[in-house]
Amino acid sequence: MKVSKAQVQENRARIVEVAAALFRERGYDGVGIADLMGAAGLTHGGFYKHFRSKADLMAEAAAFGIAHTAAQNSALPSADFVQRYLSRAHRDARDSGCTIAALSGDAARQSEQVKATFAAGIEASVAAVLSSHVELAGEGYGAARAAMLNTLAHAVGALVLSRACPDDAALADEILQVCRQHLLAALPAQVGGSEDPLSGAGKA
Amino acid sequence: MKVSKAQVQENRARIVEVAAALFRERGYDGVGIADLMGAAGLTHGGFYKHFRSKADLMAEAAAFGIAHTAAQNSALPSADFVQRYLSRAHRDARDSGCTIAALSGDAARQSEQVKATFAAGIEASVAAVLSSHVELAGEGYGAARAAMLNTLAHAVGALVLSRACPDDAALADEILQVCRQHLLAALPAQVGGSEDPLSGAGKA
DNA sequence: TGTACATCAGTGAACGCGCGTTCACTGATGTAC
DNA sequence: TGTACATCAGTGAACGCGCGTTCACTGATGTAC
Repeated sequence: MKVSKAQVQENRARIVEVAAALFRERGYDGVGIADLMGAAGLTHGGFYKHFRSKADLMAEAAAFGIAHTAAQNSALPSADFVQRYLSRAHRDARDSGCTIAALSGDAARQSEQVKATFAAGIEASVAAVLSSHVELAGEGYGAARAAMLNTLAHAVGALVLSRACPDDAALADEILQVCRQHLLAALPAQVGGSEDPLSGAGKA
Repeated sequence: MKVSKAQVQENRARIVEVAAALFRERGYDGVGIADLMGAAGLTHGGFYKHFRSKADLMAEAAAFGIAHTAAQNSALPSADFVQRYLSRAHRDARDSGCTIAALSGDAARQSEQVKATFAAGIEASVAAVLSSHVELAGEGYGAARAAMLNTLAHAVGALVLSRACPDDAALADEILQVCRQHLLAALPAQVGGSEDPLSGAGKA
């Protein structure tokens, strides 16, 4: 049966949204077309009315997930961000958590298009922060950008390592804890972009 | 045809070795039994004379790869380690590089057995360093251990992010560079563990 | 506004393929005498 | 040391299954008059 234009648009959006969550949870190869469409309340046959291939959807779902993620990461340099990003809740909620942390491993083996999306997501996370700090012009920019990339790498690494541990391992929590502490302690200096704790940086 | 005991042992070892490399390069789902056995110079049928399932081999190959990796990571706190770990060469040689960085994303979706192997690999990387620093007893231990975990998370995160970027992206190199610089600068303080007044995390 | 018809998202059966796994068979190794 | 035989790693065909993808069909939507 035909379906209204609004319904079509809504269905397509739901597929992408569901895919973004499922891919994060189970990885690209862990999700089948039938799984996906079923989770979106449809049957598998209609998939190709919306997308040319599963790989195409992966690219789109990655972009969707990263757009959400990058928005969350805009608060990157704040204590709030560190607390939330390196929390047990975030680690255990792969499907709704940071796309970069959940799928970077997979992305390395995906198309250049997907990789480009990830790179753009990293840039977006960094740029969103820097652009809100008008004082970080000229020389300060390079140092602040470097600090952002370091914080992101550190946080992503902590999450990835913690997730690779058994569910009941104390090590999984320990990794989150020590990295949380380290990043929180380093925060003021990093936002300023040098070892000197400059002025208490404004709100992100 | 039957084969000598020595040959059997050698063949089995070669399968594990080849699997450790192929899994790192293409991921668990990216490598088939036929691929694997072919790369080891055998045919696929004989696989089950050595292993009960592909998942079993994954666990063994992960242990093999991590044993090698952890040995390399024993030099973790040195400048040499940082230079090598965060080099383009290491990033581009997934099949022979750090198993933890290459497969942590996959490990998060594998069996508890595989995850336990990864956790043990992380512990081994940290413990190898700490045990060689006799002065790090008592209070110093907790801080040094936390510093080790931080360095490992930071380095792994940098490698993972760099690999998720397109091949020709300047960002991929930039991530390695800024993290290399950050870790090298922080090195002396981290080995001593005296900079950050971290409360020692509970031992697992 | 009402009627006739073309459109096309959605359905579910079917296709081809490659995967992990099984199996009957082979023949050199290793052992018993 | 030589001979007869059991063992079992390795081979390659075959199996069952699930995957991504295709296709003929459906029927409500949207449009033309």
